[in-house]
Amino acid sequence: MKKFVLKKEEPRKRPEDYSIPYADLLNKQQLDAVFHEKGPALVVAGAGTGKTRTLVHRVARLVESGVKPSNILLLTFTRRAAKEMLNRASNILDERCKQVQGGTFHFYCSLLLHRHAEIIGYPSNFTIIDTADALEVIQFVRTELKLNKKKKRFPNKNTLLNIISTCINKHLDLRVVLQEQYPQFLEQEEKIQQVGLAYQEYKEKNYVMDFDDLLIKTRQLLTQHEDIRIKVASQNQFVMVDEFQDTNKLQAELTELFSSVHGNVMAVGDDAQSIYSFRGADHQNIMDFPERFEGTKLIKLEENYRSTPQILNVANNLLKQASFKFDKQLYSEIKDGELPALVQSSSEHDQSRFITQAVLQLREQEMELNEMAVLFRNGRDSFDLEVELNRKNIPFVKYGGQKFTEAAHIKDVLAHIRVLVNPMDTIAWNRVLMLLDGIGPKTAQDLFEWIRLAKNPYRLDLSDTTSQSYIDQLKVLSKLLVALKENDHSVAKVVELVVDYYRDFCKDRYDDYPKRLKDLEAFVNVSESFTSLPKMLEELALDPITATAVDTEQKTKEEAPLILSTIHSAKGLEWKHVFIIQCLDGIIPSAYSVEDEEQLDEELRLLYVAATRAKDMLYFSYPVLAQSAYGDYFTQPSRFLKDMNNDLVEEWKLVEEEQQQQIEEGNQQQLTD
DNA sequence: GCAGCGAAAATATCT
DNA sequence: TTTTCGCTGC
Repeated sequence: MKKFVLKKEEPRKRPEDYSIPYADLLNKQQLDAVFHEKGPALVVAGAGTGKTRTLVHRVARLVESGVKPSNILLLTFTRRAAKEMLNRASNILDERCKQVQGGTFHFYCSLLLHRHAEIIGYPSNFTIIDTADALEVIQFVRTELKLNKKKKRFPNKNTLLNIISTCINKHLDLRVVLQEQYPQFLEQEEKIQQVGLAYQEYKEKNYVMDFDDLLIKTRQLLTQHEDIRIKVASQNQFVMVDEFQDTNKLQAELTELFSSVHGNVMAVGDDAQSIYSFRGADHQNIMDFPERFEGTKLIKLEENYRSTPQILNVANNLLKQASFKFDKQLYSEIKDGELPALVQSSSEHDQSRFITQAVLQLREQEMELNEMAVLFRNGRDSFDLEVELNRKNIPFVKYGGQKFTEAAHIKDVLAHIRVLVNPMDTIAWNRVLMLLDGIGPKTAQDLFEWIRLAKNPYRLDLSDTTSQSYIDQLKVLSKLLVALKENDHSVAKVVELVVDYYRDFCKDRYDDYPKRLKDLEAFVNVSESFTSLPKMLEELALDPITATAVDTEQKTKEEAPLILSTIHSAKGLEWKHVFIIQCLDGIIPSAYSVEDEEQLDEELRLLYVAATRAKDMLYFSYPVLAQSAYGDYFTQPSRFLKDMNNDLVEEWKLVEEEQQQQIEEGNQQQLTD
């Protein structure tokens, strides 16, 4: 026999060993991060310093070096971000990069939980409930528990859910949360605890999970089942977490668990951009990372490649105003641009006219609409602008704000789908049943008890036991559900049939039904892109469509649309021209955060994040007078803009055409005189 | 137990 | 302005 000696395979370690010219594409620090091999690393990256670029190239490099894509886990803040990064990675390398596991913590946890559901006592078809559903459940247990009708004020469902969720996400005891945030309810601690437990029990009994459960049950799964932890963590040879400043304590723990076999974990973040503390995010996670992961290599990205020095000056000025100081100065080698504009308008509507016309002007100068963005603090801050944009036929997409799936009529339709997927989902059944005349909370509850025990939960054949007024309606409902269950329709067909059934209810219940019916048609269209009903429910829960996205879809095919976004949803993105509207004191900073130094700082960072999205030009815009939802008036520009002098920003004045003509005529007059 | 009416309250950012 | 609570008549 002849021997053929195979040479030892040289691991690729240096940029020269690769087909992609990493060394030409990246700076020294970025290269360090991309070529970081084993062990934990923390990349502290200021705004615009090429954080995404670094992650994208690291994914490409790992794949190119022979790591199986499925052994890489990339956790990002939104699913959109993960998709974009993996797309970019496959553009520089190849399609393999799309096989990388990517998504939000919630998404990845959902994946693991569906895979191992039975171990924690759930069926694999469990439903994920959104905040509105969660509130309904809270309301239900709240009324159930209200045995002694003492006249003491008891927190309402919103507050209760907030308290419960804060305990979980910040990993705190109920008492601590109450002491810090709701001292007025300290006396009720016991009852609040009861609500919390009843809520938990309700969810478990009905096989549903809320967003927090996805995280907490995953931790439970991995800490209580050593074998599964090892299996999961073995697969994750390389773990990367983006936007680490906006992870909470629980997510930091999960990061540790996910990477607990190989220990190759890279976190990327910027403490100056932490804007999610309301959700339990703790930018201390960044500071604590080296302690949590021993032997952490620290890499700092400091040079900004995005914005002009003028924009960075403004950003640096903002950061300087923080009461908790940052040791941070952004700088860039980009050539000078215009001074950021400070635009005062006389009314919100004039502000909208300004934005619309400025956008049109830029478009005439050959700038694509999607290279510009309008950012704002609250979803509703763009309502007036949206009307104006529609009038002028400017296509736009809006990120953030009211979700399409949160609208009552869409939830009604979705509830029917949910009972088809998970017949134990009481919340959905309640919604479905209470649409019928004569069925209220109590009857719905009784009916569900019957459904729970029924052989076929969709065959609502109660004619021999009841002679109620709703019996005929129940038959119609039952016929629909049985038919949908028995036939193997496409997702869109199912949605269409449910919508057909629901249309009359919609007309009865809502005065503005024409608009809602249009939404329903749009929903049928949207549903075509889903492969199965469970998948659709999961996707819609974890990545809900924004309200305007649906009806703008048509228009956007012709021209890339203008971007409208809440500042929170603009995280990590960039545009040539950025307009920040409604820069009013009381809006940003929000009137509810001015009392608290920490919260005020977060509002400041929010404006910082908004400002650093701009590459070429930045506009701060505010109307002189703005009315809030019920009565209050905001009349002052944001306090954060107050001490920006003329070196930093340029004040723009809006002048009406007629006025301008008069001025010009006046000048003419003077000349001829 | 349901539905409808009038009075009273009311935080927003997102997975 | 919109949502939520509590009361009343059926």
